[in-house]
Amino acid sequence: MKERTYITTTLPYVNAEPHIGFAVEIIRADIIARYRRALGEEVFFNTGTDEHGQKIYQKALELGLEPQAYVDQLAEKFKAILKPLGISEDINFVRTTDPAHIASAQAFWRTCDQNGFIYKKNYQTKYCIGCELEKTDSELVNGKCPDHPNLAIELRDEENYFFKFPAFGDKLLALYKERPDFVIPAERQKEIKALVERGLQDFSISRLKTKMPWGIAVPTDPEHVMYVWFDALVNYISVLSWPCLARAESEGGPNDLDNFNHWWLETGGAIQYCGKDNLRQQTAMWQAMLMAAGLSPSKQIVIDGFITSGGQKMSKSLGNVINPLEVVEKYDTDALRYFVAGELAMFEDSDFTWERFHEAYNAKLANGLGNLVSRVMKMAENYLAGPVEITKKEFPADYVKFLSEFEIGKAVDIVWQKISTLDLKIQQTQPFKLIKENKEEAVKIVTELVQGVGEIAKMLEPIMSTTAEKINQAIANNKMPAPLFVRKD
RNA sequence: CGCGGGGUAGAGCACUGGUAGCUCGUCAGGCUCAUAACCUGAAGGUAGCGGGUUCGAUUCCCGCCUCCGCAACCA
Repeated sequence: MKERTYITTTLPYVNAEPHIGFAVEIIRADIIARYRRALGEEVFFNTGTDEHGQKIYQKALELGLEPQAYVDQLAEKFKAILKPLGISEDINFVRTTDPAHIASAQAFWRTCDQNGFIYKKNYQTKYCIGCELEKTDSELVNGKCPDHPNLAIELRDEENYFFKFPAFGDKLLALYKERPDFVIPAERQKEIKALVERGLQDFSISRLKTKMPWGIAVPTDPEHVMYVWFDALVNYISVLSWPCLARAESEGGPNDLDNFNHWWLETGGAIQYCGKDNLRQQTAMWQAMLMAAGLSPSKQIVIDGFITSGGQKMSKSLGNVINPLEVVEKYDTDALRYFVAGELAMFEDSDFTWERFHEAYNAKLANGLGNLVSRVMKMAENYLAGPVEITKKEFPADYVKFLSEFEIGKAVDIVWQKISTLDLKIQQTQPFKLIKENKEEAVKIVTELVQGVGEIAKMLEPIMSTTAEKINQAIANNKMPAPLFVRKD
């Protein structure tokens, strides 16, 4: 049977334009998706947009738009960013406002409900009279609204549906124990394990429709809508058409269950990329939700760090926001992909600044990769009778090892080590001199160099597919290509 | 005592109980196939601070300082 991989990003919340963090996450996931495809695996790659909830509702009201009209606009913007980022064209794009997703989320609710893990209870919200808004604990400072420290916070009762999270504490711990690489990197698994060990609390999964109508209707109660991320997390299986309503016999063909079996049960679930702010939701809450519905857990959760700029969180007020599309415009898609793959820390916070980007571009892409391809292919064009056929078609073992551990940066290092090796080989063997004295030997060396460049192209396919293709073309035509990356000052 | 991560050359990072490494940047030399690219060499760090264990610690333990993120009904 052909190996299969289901990999997905977190669905970004569309209360703002696409930002660099999402670009980084989806590029990494895309590299893994392309890599697995290159290994000959069948790959299902998913992304989309998370479109419900209070923030979006408010944003739409502010803009004087219907929520649906607002999210339609944003979803288009998120779709439009895929191509400039070089994302696989066969990626699935789900919107949480898609009718199929809504039906699936409702079925998921019903299933959890029928299994006894959802109940209704009174819930006290904290309300600031000054702001005329509900406040979360994290918004309060010393139990007071920071904007109205002289006013007492009022407690208001509200009925909410809750999810019986503590019922799954032991099962979650068993899952972490059984699968030490369930959460990547391991420190994050330690972190969530400690959190679960400290004890869980039920969490609210609905909102009163009268207060916040922009959500998926709770199927058992018309007065409530689902709390946004309860619905959003279900996307990972709604895209597989769970709950897989069997097709009528008269319609023939496989029923929808096959899709879920094919991509969830038989693959061992999705590999889910997410930011570290999503640790709880994805590695604990979502897994508990799956258990509540009687489904098997995800395969792996890969936790990214945050992208900072100048050591600080990007924010409009600081003016340090880096727009991924601007990077692509000023440099290009593969330059951005290189930077994401090779220069940023995989699992920790790391800094994205124009200065760093510019230096890395010149040093690694223009001087390193681009220049090597030019010098080798120039000699090949001049000295060789015809194109070299690349014989090595496998990825190196350490490259494979690193990518299987999602260590994209280390895999990139292997490529650049290879570039250095070839540059050094040219210096040491000097085929450009040798050609005048010992043509046969020079031809042999240049052929080896082209082989080496071919291996580099192979390793670059998942990371920078356009560049890899340009190199392969140059080899096939035995011609020096136009500079792959023009040096910028 | 809430949880987690970090503090190592100008910058970004790595390894390690026993002369501290890599990439980028800087400086000098070499080469000329190549995108003033490439190769070689050099300068540059008392490894946040203090204490402990040890024959010996950057590496293990304790304390402190400091930076970052999280702190569950915000997504």
